[in-house]
Parts: sequence; C-alpha cells; structure tokens
Amino acid sequence: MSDTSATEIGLNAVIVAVTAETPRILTVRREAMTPPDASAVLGRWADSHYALPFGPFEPEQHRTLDLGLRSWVEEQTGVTLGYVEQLYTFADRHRDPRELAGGPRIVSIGYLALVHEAEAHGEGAAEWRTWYEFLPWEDWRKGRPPVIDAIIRPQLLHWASDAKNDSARLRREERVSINFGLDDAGWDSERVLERYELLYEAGLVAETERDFAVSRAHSSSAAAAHPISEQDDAPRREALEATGRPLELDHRRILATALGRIRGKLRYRPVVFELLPDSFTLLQLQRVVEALSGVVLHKQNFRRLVINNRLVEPTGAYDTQQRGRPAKLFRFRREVLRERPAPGVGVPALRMAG
Amino acid sequence: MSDTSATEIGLNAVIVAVTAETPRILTVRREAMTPPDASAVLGRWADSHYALPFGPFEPEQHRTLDLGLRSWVEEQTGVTLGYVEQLYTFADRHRDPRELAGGPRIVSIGYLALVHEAEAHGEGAAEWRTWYEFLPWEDWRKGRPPVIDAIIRPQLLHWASDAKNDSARLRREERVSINFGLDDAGWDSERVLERYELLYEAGLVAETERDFAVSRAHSSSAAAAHPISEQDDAPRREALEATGRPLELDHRRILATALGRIRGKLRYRPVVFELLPDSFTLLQLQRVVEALSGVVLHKQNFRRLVINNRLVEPTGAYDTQQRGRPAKLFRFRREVLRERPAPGVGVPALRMAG
DNA sequence: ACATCAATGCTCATATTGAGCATTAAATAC
DNA sequence: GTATTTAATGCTCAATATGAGCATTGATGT
Repeated sequence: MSDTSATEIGLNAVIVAVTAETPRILTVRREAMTPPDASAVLGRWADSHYALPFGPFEPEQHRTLDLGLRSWVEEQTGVTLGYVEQLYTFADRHRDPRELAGGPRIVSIGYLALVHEAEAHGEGAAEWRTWYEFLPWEDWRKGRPPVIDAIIRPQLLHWASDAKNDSARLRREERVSINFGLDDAGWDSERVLERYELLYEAGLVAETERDFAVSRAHSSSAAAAHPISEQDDAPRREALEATGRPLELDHRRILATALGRIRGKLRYRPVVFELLPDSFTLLQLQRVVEALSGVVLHKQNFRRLVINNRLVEPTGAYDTQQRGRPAKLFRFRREVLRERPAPGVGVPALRMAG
Repeated sequence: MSDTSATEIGLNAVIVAVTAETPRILTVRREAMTPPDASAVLGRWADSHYALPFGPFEPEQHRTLDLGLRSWVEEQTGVTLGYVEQLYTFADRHRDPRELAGGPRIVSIGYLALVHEAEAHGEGAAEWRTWYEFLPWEDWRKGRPPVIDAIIRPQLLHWASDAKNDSARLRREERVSINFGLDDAGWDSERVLERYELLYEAGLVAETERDFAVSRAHSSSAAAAHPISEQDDAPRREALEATGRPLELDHRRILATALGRIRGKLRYRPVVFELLPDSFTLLQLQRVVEALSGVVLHKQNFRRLVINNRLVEPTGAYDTQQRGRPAKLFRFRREVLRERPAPGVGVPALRMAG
C-alpha cells in the first residue's frame, strides 16, 4: 500500500437508555471546537456545545474496536456497556474543523450502545439528554409534529424550487416527498438519517450554518460549494431555532444513524429488552418501543403480538405500584432466539390515513 | 486526542453481479501474504490466494471514503461502480499477518457494490468467481446442502461437546442450533456472518488453521489462545476441504457480512434492480432474487408480490428468446420509492417443514 | 396435429394485521 | 360503602397477506 498521510481513528458512542417513556442519550460538554466566528451565526444555539462521548482508538492497547470503546466509555462516563453495535464509519473531508486548521484527517466510527434503565445515571461531565431534543421532527407519538408543517415543509419546498435546473428540482422534490411523506406517501420511521441529511443540505439545521462559517473562516474552496441559498432571511433563521439542538462536529448525523438503526432493528431482533429491567409489564415494554419508534401502538394488538410470538413469559408476579388493575409481570424469553429466525416487536408501517 | 501509533485505512469491496443465475464476486489474485510455513497446513487450498479488491484510503486525494473506493476500483479492475454501500469496519488485532511482522495496524472498511449483469467482465488481474464457492453451505436452492449434514453438523456438535465446562457447552450448542437450525428452528438466510464466525471459531474453515499457523510462526501470545481442539484428526482435515475456498486475511468474513446484508436488504429495499438490465422478465428477476437469497420461491406468488406492490411495470415489449410462451418485459418503477415506505421483494422466512 | 416449455390467470385455505367492544380488578373520590 | 377512574385483559370481526396448487395460454420443435 502507498504511504498515506496521518489519519486518526476516533470512536463515538450513542449510548441510549429509556426512562419515563423518554429515550435519552448520554452527552458530554466540550470546550468549543467551533471557532467563535462560526458561533456568531448560531443564535439560540451559539453556546450549545454538546457532543457524543468520544475517544481515540488506541491500537496499541485494544485488541478490537469494541473493546477500545468500552474501555474509554467506562473511564469517561462510568457507564459499563452491555449491548454494543457498530453503526457506520465517517471520514468526509471537513467533518472536523481542526482538520482545516492543519490537523490530521480523522476517521470516526460510530457505535450504538443500549443500557438498562436502572443504569441511567450521569457522572462527571456526562449528562443524559432527551433524544428528540436533537431530532424533534422524529417524535410522532402526539401526532404529526407541528414543526414539520410550520417550518420544515415550506422551507424544504422553497429549497427545492431553488434548484439550478428542472431535473435537479425534480430530484429535490422527490427526496423531500420520500423522506417527509408530503403527498400520499406514509412516514417511514426508519429514514432518520436521510431526513437529517436533507435538512442539512437545505441549510435548515444549525450545523449547516456553522460548517459554512468554519469553511469561510479558512477561506477554503469548500466555501464556493456552499449548497444553500445565500439569502439570510427571517424564515430560515426561524427554522434554525426550530429544528433542534445541534451537536458538535457531525455528531447529530451519527445520532440520526443510530435512531434509524435502532428503529429498523426493533422489527426483527429483540433488542428492546436490552433497555428494560429483567421483569416488566407489557405496557412498560410497549412504552419503550413507542419511545424509540416515535409512534403510538394499539395496545391490545401489541400484547397479542409479543405473546403470540412467545417473546415473553409471565414471571408469576404482579406490578401493584400503578393506578389501575395490577399488571402481570413478564420476562424476556431468551429461547426465542433459538426457535424463530427473526423475532422482533414489529412496528407496523405508519400509514397516512391513521 | 492522545497520540496513537500509525494506523492505515484500507478499503475492501465486495463487488457483486449475477449472471446465469449465479451470483459472482470480483476477486483479485495476490502474491502470498500468507507465509509459506502457514500455507503448508492448508492442503487443497495451499495455493489459493484470492482476495477481495482492496486499496488504501488516501485522505489527501479523496473527499469521502466512497469516492476513494470508486476511484481505485475503477483503476484496478476497470469496473465503474453504481450502487455502493458501506458494510462494516474491521480492526481486530492480528487480522493481518504483516502487522505481526511489525507493520502498522490496518483498519479496513468493507463495502458492498452491485453492478449490472452486462458489466460483468473481468480485466487485468480481476476475476469473477462464484459467490457460493466461498460459502457453500449458504446455497439452499437445490435443498439443504449436503455439506451441512455430512460435515458441518457433526463437527460443530463435536466442537460444542469439547467445551471446557457445562455452561460453555450449552452456549456453544445454542449458537450452533440458532445459526445452523439443527433442531426445530428454521434456516435464517440472513445469519451468514454468524455462521461463518462459528465455523471459524470451531476451526472448520481454512482461515483458522492459517491464522493459527501465522501466530505460531511469530510465537506470539495469540498462539496460546488458539480456540480449537488440538487434535489434527482426519475429519477436521476433511472439513477444511469441504467448507469452501478461503480468501486472504479476513476477506471471507467481509464476504459473509456482504451476503447477509444483501439478503436482509432485499426484503425492504428494491436493491435487486441494481443487478438487472433496464428491462427484464419476471423470471429473470425471480432468478436473481433466488440466487442471492439462496432459496427457491413459488413462481406465481412471486409475480403476485412484485406486481401487486407495483414494483415493476410492463414495457410493452416481449422476450422471444426463450423456450416457452414469450415473457412480458418489465422495468423497475422508480416511483415506488416515493409511494411506499419499505418496498422490497420479500423473501419469506424458510420454515423447516418445507 | 401434438408434445413440451414457460408465462400467466385464478382459487382457496390459512395466517397476520388493524380496530374496536366488553369485562375485570385494583385505586381513589364522594 | 358505593361510585368513579384507570388500566389490564379477553374476544370478535373485517381486511390483507401468504402459501399451495390447478388451469389456461402462446410460443417452439417434431
């Protein structure tokens, strides 16, 4: 192989827990990696410097990427990871402003980790924050999020109409329609990454502004390639406030990848149970699935599904803490893994009629 | 971030085409990376030095990983990639013998690429080879592959019984049962990677022998961690001959990842069409799906599925080349992407009763 | 004309899914 | 204590989707 310039491997973890029907991720606060001249444009988010927990991969010390990740997550946040899954490797140029400033190219590998509700405690600089604070258009549990019709839809259509020619406009319109389900199409809860990337390209999330400002500060050629319309109009500024809290670097993109992945995986692998205590009621189980998938499910049908598929079995005990009739407690039946090819708690595709 | 020792990023591509109902991948021949002392134990495969096309990621020249990949694949093999998808990033210590010999740690990112049948031509050192030559137990189109009952099943059970204590034995038996469907469980066509890794751990593929021999040659501590039983018995040697052709380094693992991924994706995204010409008959379409998923499908039901889901539309023309009644030619209806959340050609879970 | 090979059309039983009604068992309000 | 509220749980019914197979059609080859 030819000699290449220095690259470093960074590991980022999306560490998820669900408490009180709210999916949360572990974040850390970082001293601004965003230069001040870039911060200025961010308005409401100017002083928001949250990031995913991250650390370098140290080849000398760790036999595998997984082990490296577990090791520094435990050191940095005090959380011991159970279920861990690799998400994606990102290496786009300019994902990190320090690279523009002459640093090495950093390749970062994103991971998803699920921890039990009980372990959901912060420590040191780590802080649990609501997942949907970063991706507000993804939570449909209370119906179609208003931000979509009030802000995202009109702004995206405006962006589409702004394309340089007809074919580009059609492509943009198709992407908007596929991902935000604006005509007869349904809402595909798994296309989280595609939606975030669309908003990024259209300049409707704070990261677009920030990265553009960074590029400009270094007067690199990337400034010329700035994809969004130049007009710094009021509606766009309003959009930046409404499309959720940004994260440093490309961490919100990694977060979107993680949400999409976990939603897809729910269907065919019993991963929810990684987030629940050993024994739980069916409603607790349902709430966790709903929290992650972002939609509400029909209670009776949900019970029928998990029981008929023999994903759970009663422990014999009852939960008497809650309001109504005491709920039977269940535990996960690990044996299903052996019995059926692809057990999962199928979240049905949400149709528009709903 | 702390200073870490040198790492290099390598990109590996599983480039797939389907011709004559056979899925094929592009391979290259490499001068032996396996030291001669390791080759000696490989019997039938001693002189087999195939590898996936691979190249370094050059941060100076390429803006993204994708672009880097496309660039050297085109240079090296003359194939221009269309659909490309990142698979997984591997960085286990000792995946590369050159590292043991004092070279840098190499992190490799696996990619899956699908190309049209028509472009399936070799060039230079590149060569198209049948996918199932490397993973023979994965092709169930002619029924349960004999190698499973003749070799894999007994050898895996023997390996399980060899565990150091009862709980380890149970865990091994469970894994065997889940992945090779030995009791009432079905065959989950997507667990390709898990099956390969099981065979690797049990010492039933040539790579286990080779990697062990390599470790031994460097008398590293890894030799002590050799997972398989020491007995170099005739049945094991026979197994090594029967469990398919090895690839250099961990490329067969990457290949297994790719097959599992493509099988999973078939269900919910219309990726098959990337492998077909613009216009095709429904039988051609079915054959490609069968070739990839490794199972045979019910013809009438398959047609009903693709037509009812409006994945295809007739071109108006007919294929008169074949034997029987001329088949209507169809094309992919790109609009489905916009209309329905997760269109795919669902391969039903194969039940054991069959 | 007839046999053969596929393509295509159609039916039927079974399973899965989406929606809702009804009943039961506890806690809380009066 | 009795009524009201909150959930859990049991069941039904219609609409689809899936798995298997029978029947017919339209070419080619003898």
